[in-house]
Amino acid sequence: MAEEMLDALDRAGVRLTGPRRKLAALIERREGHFTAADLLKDAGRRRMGIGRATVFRLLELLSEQGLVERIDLPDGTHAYIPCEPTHHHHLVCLNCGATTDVDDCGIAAVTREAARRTGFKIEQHRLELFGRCPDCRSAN
Amino acid sequence: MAEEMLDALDRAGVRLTGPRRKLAALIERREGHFTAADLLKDAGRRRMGIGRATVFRLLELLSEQGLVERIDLPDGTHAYIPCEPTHHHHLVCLNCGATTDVDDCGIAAVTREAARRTGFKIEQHRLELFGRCPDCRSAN
DNA sequence: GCATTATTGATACTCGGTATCATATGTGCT
DNA sequence: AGCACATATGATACCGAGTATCAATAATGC
Repeated sequence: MAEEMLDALDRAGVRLTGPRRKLAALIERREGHFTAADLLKDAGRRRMGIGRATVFRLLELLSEQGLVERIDLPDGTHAYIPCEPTHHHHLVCLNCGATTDVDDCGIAAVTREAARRTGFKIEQHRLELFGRCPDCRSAN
Repeated sequence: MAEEMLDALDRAGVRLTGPRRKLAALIERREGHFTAADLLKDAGRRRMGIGRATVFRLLELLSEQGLVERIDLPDGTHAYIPCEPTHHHHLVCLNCGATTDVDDCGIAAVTREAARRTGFKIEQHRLELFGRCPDCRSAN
């Protein structure tokens, strides 16, 4: 997956620098969602000497390429999650933070209906689902 | 609508203070979504001498009562919108900022389907729709 | 290998939001 | 109407996420 990110960066025409490689590897090791601060801490713990700004810059790049997405947790904070660069939605476990992608499973009908009722022309939507993943359900 | 807010605050058992009344009136005058900074500016322009913290505190209260909701705009910033205290979703005009509420128009089916596919137990969801309101569509 | 240009990390900054705390003000009681 | 007392207030300082700046560094094309 780190490979995937690096490929995408390459395709985007940016340089494959040391810090970017290292950060991609760190993101790969993470499970579920993480914050910029988490990544920075990971890097710090390994004495990688990676600057704050660099982390945010990479996250922005990856986000432009659709390899990472910024989501808003129910508590109002936001986090990043690695994902496929196609349109989809996220399912986030409120207990362990695990995330899964879900592709369009009927939203189109919903937006069409909302458009019909309100007269709006709907151009974008955001759907986030929160709950308990299978592991946390049974673990409990 | 300011009345509605004040009633709700009363019901919540908090005091109906001057600043709260004034802010409720300011919120009433706003159309579409607004930020805490907008409100603060409104208050400042009228020399109301209302503190920053008070604005945030009221927004939090109203939000607990469901009379205002914090949403995440596509550009990543967030805004507040006044709304009914029932479960619903928002439709936000990307041009003028107008908002409309839309009640559940088929999401239940979507979450059920997502749950079935992933094994998650879905407990919350957030759906935000963005587009152009009727006025902005025709004005353009 | 070298020149060029993108990228980096340090630092300072902005902005939304929160904590603190002495002062002011609603509210319930009489 | 007046009082006591808890709650709310505004000033200020603070916090954390993210951005701007800029001189120093490193990846790429030749």
